[in-house]
Amino acid sequence: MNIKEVARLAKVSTATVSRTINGSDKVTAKTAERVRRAIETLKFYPNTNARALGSGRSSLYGLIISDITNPFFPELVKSFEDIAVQFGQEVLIANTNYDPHRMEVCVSRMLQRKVDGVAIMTSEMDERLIDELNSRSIRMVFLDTGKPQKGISNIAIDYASGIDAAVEHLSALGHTSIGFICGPMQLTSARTRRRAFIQSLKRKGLLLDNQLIEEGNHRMDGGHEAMLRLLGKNPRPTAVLTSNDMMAIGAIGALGEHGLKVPRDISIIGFDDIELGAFTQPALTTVRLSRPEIAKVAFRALYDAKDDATAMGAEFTIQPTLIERKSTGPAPKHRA
Amino acid sequence: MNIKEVARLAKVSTATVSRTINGSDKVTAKTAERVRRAIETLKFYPNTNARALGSGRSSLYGLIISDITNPFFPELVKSFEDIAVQFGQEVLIANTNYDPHRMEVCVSRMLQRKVDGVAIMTSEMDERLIDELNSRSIRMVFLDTGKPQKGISNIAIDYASGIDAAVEHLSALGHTSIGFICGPMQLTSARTRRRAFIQSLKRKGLLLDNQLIEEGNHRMDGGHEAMLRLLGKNPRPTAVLTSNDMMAIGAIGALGEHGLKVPRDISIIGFDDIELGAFTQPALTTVRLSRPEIAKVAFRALYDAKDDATAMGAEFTIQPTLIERKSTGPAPKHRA
DNA sequence: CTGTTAGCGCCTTCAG
DNA sequence: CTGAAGGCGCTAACAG
Repeated sequence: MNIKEVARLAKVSTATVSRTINGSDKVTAKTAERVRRAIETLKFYPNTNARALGSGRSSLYGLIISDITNPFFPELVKSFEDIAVQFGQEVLIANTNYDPHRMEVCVSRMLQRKVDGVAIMTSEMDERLIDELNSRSIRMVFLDTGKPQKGISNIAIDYASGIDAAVEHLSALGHTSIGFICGPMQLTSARTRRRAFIQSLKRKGLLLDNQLIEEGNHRMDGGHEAMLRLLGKNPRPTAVLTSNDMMAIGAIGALGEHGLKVPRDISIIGFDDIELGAFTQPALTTVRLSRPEIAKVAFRALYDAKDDATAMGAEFTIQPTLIERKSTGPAPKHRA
Repeated sequence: MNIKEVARLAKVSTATVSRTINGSDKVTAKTAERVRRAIETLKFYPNTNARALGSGRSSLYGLIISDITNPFFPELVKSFEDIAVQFGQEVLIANTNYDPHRMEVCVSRMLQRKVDGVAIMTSEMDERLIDELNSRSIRMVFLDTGKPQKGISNIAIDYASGIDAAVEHLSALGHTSIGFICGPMQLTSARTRRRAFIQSLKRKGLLLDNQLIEEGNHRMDGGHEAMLRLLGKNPRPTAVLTSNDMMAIGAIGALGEHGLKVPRDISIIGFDDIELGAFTQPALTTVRLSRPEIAKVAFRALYDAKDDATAMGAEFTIQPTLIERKSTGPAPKHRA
């Protein structure tokens, strides 16, 4: 089953079939209709591989993420796909599993499939692999990594503004002793969030107590343990910001075990706004880093520049926003 | 950059390059080595589209799921990919979003990309689409849907045994009044789980109180509300099974709001064993439906039969297993 | 507006 | 064991 059989049935040339499939406007409505009917009755599906080979365009966009089981990513993947579909493009997803070697494999797959562009949503990226992509004129877009260059765009997250909003919120509730559970310090994004927190305290004229910054692993258990350590401090913070929601959820669990009520005894604010956060007990106040927005910007960064792959990349900025739910409240009057 | 340039550099024909790329054993080790070096220095990546077109095999396997943001799926996707990679195959993921129309789109993508087989892990499937696939000799494997046929395998979940284990566990703890929060009744799998629960009670000689079966939506909020309804019943159950973990988590939240302790006042058992369950407060006792196992069986069902696509499909059975954590305990002596 | 005809890059007989 | 050459299904000039 191929274009030729369709052509025969519709009594036109293969070129005309190709044209109507691709929505060319230089086909009479009548001929096009005939072709479409032939396609219908033959249940013909154009061969993507042949299309890509013939045209040079794959209509495929790569999306490289760290780990699909990390709750941050599924929504990103879904949104990216939705947008791609809207534009008639397809998505090739690849996981690095946080492993530099696998990143190599991922890039290799992108190269072999001749993607038209690739969104690299992991925090680290090998310079050599970038060159590999670059030398084949494949546009890239990164998430919060590096500066725009020829063919490379970047999506910057304005962590400062998001964390400022969180600190402001706590400050307005009367909190002055605010702790922070940061992510693993080898992650650029974790370092950035931590820095944003410190600077935010300064800006608000709040006391920075280095004791109240604990490191976690961006997972629930890490948040749990970090919170336990924080509870041992004296004075203990009345509110805690975390570098991501998973740790916030873990922290709330730790508090529960110690008979502490959130937000009565301690307020908690997460970061990311994963879906789960709306359903925890209490619902998590958090700083939303909108995945749909990131996905949309990433795709457009690639797609809109598809015709001049070597054009200068742009820098886009995403503003996180505070989502007030139930895990924050007035600072307790008396210390436990 | 193509096979021709590699051939020129290595001073062989394109056929020889093709052969060494494909690991044919009829190439001298020395020639192969020379070719590989040429590939290396040229940084040549074979064009997948051309390969598929030329060979007729795409080395691509489709994986159709309902929704990547449903926590059941990411691990399945990951495992499926891992296995595929081990066998040098690639995976094309498609989401239906629970929408029959999107299922059509998904199948269409599979057809256009000429997948070598497709794992359909959604609960419902259109007969017509199956024929579409079947008529093109594309092997399929379903999850707990229908019977094996020519070219179609099925992975059956032994719900009965999993739920039996859960009921047995509760029974041994002294529970006699056991409630059930079932999934949306339009889902086949939800109906099956419900039926398994009812039959399990019978087998154990436990009382079946229809009042104690409430319907949820397989999400946290549904579990939350169903549990609230269950709390209004008299007598109230001392233990509750849920059709999936998300609802169990929601149920635990509802209990917390009412000042009830799990498992002191009520025991809860989930189903699926999503990663999250290990981190809830308390950690969730659940019936594990191993996604890695499902993924492995699904892939093998497709891959092992790749050479005779019309061979009869097989039926595979997956045994769920009870994972005892902290959300179950002895039945309370006194009723609240 | 429609048909003709080269490729696209690789695989795969078929010879040698 | 290696090379030559046709073909996979479609697209994209180029004619007409």
